[in-house]
Amino acid sequence: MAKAPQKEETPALDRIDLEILKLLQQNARATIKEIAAGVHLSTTPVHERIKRMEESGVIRQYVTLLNASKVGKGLMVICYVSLRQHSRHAGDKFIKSILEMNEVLECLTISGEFDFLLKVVAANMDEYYHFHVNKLSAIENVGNVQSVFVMGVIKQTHQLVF
Amino acid sequence: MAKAPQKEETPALDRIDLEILKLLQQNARATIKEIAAGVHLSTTPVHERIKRMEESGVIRQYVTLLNASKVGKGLMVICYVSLRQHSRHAGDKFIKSILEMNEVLECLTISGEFDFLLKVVAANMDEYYHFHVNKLSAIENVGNVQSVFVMGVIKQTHQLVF
DNA sequence: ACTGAAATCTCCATTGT
DNA sequence: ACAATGGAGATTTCAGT
Repeated sequence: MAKAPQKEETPALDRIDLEILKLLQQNARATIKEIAAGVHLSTTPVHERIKRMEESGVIRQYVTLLNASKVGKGLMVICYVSLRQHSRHAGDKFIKSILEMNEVLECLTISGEFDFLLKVVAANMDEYYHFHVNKLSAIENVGNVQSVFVMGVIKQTHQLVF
Repeated sequence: MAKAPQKEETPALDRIDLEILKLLQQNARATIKEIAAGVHLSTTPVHERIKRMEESGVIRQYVTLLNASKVGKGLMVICYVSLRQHSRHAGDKFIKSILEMNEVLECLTISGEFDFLLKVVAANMDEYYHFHVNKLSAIENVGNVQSVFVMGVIKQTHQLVF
C-alpha cells in the first residue's frame, strides 16, 4: 500500500526546514550565511532548502510590515458583511470587488450570522465613512454591514510556531 | 508660528519614500539596487532613505509569510473574549497571557459587546478545543468566549496603499 | 546530502560634485 | 542631496567526499 497522498504533493519538512522557516519568519532579510550559522550548516544546503520551499509554496511571500499610523492609516475597522442572496454569481461579484479595494487588507468567509469578515484600514473616520457608503455598500447584493472599531492592537504577528 | 508638532517627530515622507515602501512591502528581499532602479535613483540615497525609515519606525519588520496549511496549521478561528471585570490588573494579566500564546496571531481591543478579538490558528479542531478550554478559558477573569470559524480566506495582504 | 572554495554579483562607506 | 567607486561580503555554482 502506498503512503497516503497529500494535496499538491508537498515533500515533508524536516526539523532543519522548520528551523530555517522560524528564522525567516522573524527576519525576511536575514542572509543565507546568517541562517546557515543558525542551523549549523553551510550555505549550500540552506540555499537549496529555501529554494525548494519557495517553489513548493511553503514560503508564500517576503513582506515588509509598516507602522500603519506613521504612514497615515491610523484607523482599523473590523467589518461584517452579509449578502442579500447567495448565488455563485453574487459571491464572485463581491469577491472581485473586494480584491480591488486597497482599504481591505483581509477578507475571510466565516460561519454564523454574517458571510464575510473584513479588516479595513483608513486614515480617519471620514475616509472610512466614504469607504463604507460609497464603495462597500455600493457593491451589488451587499445586504447588512456592521462595523466594529479597533481601539488598540495588543498583538500582531505572523509567526507560526510549530 | 511653528509647524504643528507630530507624535514622536516622524520626518514627513515624500513621494520617493512612499514608492520605496511600496516595493519593500511587495518584496522584503528586494536588493537596494532593484529598488533604486524602481525609483530612478542610485543606490546611495535609497539606502539612506531605507535606513532612516527603519530607525524612525516607519518600517516595522521584514517578515516571511508561510502557507499555514502546508506547515500544519490548517484551521483559523476568530475568537471573541470578554473579561468578567475591567480593572487594570485583570486587563494586564490577560494581555500578558495572550502574548505568550503562540496560537494567537492577533489580539485587538474592540468596541461593542466583547472586549477582545483574537485571531487563532491551530492544526485541527482537537488542537483548537484544547486551546479554548485549557489555555484561553484558564486565564483568570476570562468571561464569555465565542468562536467563529474561518471557512475560507478570500484576501490576505499587508500592503498599505497610500 | 553536506562541505569547501571559486566566481559572480551585491552592498555600502568614502569621496567628489 | 545624489553619483561614482572600490573593497568587503554575500550568493550561487561546482567539484569532492
